[in-house]
Amino acid sequence: MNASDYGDDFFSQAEQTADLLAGLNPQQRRAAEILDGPLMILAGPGSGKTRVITHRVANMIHNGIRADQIVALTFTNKAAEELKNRIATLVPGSYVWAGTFHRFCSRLLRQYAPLVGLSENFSILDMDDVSRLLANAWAVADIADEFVSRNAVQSEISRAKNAIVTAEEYQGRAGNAVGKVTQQVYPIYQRMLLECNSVDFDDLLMWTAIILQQNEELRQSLDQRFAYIMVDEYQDTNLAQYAIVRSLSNDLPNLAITGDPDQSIYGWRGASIQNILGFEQDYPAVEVVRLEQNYRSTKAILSIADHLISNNKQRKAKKLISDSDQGDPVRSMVFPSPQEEADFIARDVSQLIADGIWEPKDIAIFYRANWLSRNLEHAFNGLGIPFQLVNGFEFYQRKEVKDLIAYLRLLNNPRNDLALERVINSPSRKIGKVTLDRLKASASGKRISLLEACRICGLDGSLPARSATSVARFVSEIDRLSELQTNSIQEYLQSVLQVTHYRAVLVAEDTEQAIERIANVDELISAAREFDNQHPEDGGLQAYLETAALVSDTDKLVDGDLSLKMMTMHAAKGLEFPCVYIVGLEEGILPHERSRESAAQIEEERRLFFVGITRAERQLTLCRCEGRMKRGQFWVSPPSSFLMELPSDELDIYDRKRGSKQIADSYNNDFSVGEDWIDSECGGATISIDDHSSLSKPSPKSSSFDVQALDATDVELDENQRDRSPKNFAKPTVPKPKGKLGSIVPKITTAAAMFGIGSKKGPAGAGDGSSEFRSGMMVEHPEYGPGKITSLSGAGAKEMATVQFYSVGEKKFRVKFSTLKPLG
DNA sequence: TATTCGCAAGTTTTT
DNA sequence: CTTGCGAATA
Repeated sequence: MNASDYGDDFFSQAEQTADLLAGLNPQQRRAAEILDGPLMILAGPGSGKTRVITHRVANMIHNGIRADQIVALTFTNKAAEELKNRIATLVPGSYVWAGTFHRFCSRLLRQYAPLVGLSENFSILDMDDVSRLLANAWAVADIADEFVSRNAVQSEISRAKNAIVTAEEYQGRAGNAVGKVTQQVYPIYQRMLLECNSVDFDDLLMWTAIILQQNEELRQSLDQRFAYIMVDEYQDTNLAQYAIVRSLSNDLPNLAITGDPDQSIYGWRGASIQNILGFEQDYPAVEVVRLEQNYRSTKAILSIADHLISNNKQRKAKKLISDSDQGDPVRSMVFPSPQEEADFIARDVSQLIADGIWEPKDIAIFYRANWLSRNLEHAFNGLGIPFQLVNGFEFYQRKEVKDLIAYLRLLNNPRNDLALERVINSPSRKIGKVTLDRLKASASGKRISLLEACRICGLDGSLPARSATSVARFVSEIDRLSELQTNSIQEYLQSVLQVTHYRAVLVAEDTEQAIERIANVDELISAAREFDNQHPEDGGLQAYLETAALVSDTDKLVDGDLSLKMMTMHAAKGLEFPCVYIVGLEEGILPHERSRESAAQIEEERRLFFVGITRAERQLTLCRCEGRMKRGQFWVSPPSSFLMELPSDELDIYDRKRGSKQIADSYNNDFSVGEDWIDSECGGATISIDDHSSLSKPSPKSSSFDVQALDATDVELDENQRDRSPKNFAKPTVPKPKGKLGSIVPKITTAAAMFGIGSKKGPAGAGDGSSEFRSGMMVEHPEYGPGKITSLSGAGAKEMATVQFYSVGEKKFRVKFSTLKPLG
């Protein structure tokens, strides 16, 4: 049914629709008008995708489609919340189900759990439980291979499940050690999961897909029931999700997907970019709408993004069009160490805030991995800038929070042995490893749950009397708690605290840590109260536990939170901020060390960077360090190869002058960079600062300023700032290289070595003459710094290399006589 | 037999 | 720099 089906109320309907869609551009409008049949919306970053989806849903409802026939599957709960709210604003009183795939599957699976051997009160294990259970399975399987890591097997199992390969079906590839071990462990692990009536994250998808595959009648009825399905971020769906969506959109193929292949960043989790690239083959009748108009970023930012992503081969060419102004050029900065990087950003940010340019909430900092936030936290704390870390598990990862939730899980699902294991001795009941092992042995011998084993341990002599008494006390506490009849989570938690004396024990401890834990317990309780308020009817233990299990980082972002945000680029997907900093743009971090194996992985890293860049609305600063501490030592980091793919003439480059005598000498001596800075007067050092223009015509004449170490932009931005923040005068926290650093980092003789890359061979061309260069290779030039070989031609003495430099753009060299060095 | 202390090893991204 | 495991001690 759509607007062209003239009904009695045609006029009013048409008017309403016109009204509703009035604010959309032609493409957006078209997408919102197609209600039936398969639809693919290719939406570039900032193209108003959410706006289109919400208006489309509103349009559906205006056209008489029942809200309960519509399902919107999103990637995060936050995205789902936003959809729901905005739809509710457009169509007051409507209720459209929106949620993550995992939540949707969890809901379905609860209804049909017996079909796969579960009961409806199954638990969803967190990552911690999963690795403990896997360790158990590992022990049972008695794995002898010490070269295969548990992590490798864990992700192999995960990959199998994402591809709907069950434990029975799984076959490791011949000659693959991980596969071989997985084949042994996976079935045991899976059996254990069933025994404790639990699923892991991947099971939610896999079981749902299997149920739909194996029960045609059920599939048909669900296909009818969910007549209209929308999938957001389709480029990040994996095979299991794909199978689920297809099963539910077969008889009624009213399936709308939105996505952007350039933002596919979950390949490592089994997402298949093929799902979106092949959508047109799946549904030949598909209507394709492209949203290419960007409403978010300045031209300067978009151009950077565009240059970067055009280096990917596996993509559908797409332009980002913008009507916005040019905006400030994107800054590219380099710092000696992460401490200085963080210091600079903290001061830069406080300046922006002091000048009233941005508020803290307008600013975000992105990085590749969570640990990269440490120095930033430090620096921000030092300047008293409010920030929020958006790595959301953190709270649920805390021991006390996990303990309390584990109690609830055990109450909800008495067969959850992992939850029992977690709580049986916290607070301490003097039940240790030996006792627990005996209980486990008893349980597996009798094929009963751990709780049952606990219950009978006093009778069957499986434990000495003293331990049995402790265990009996534990059982009676659990029994008392299970008698509780309430829907209020707050009440549940408080009962747990009371019956187990959990809080009393903490209070008695009276240490700083205990006080913090009590605070966390209180926070959990107020969160529970909040949950109780929001779910007066449909709540209950199970709903709460499900929520607790399926929260994600970004879900914790509250509208109206005024602090600055720090998060990974993965977490940043779907968000936008006026002012963005991306840190740690170094080879090995972005692209990540472990992505270097394949071109496909490198492309995914590039897309990740693309996602990061395109979050920025007005200002973007790209930062990297020349080195960082690793396992107690200072390691030099080369710049990310991605930086060299950006148009240097469009960037504002703040860089240490290459080839500057002083700097080069200090490198040459003993790699005593840190010493140099620390020893200089008031922590200062001689750094030369060059903007791009002087960099591009390198002259030996150095334009040095005596400025504080790393404080490159003080000169540029604000001379007074140093006076305002006393911290600036503190010694820079450059790690002081200790002892025999020189023996670890090779003697520095070339610019390549400056970046810490081994210079085992002599200068290129002076050696054996055979070329060690290949196209695409990272290289280093003493004068121009790092670069990337874009092409090679000729051979022998005539071999020419074209190199794209980060600093000065493209240069050509006779390979044989050049001073180019391989990098990496 | 539980707890505590010390040493060693290991660090992507997330539902 | 943190977590996890193993040995020593109470």
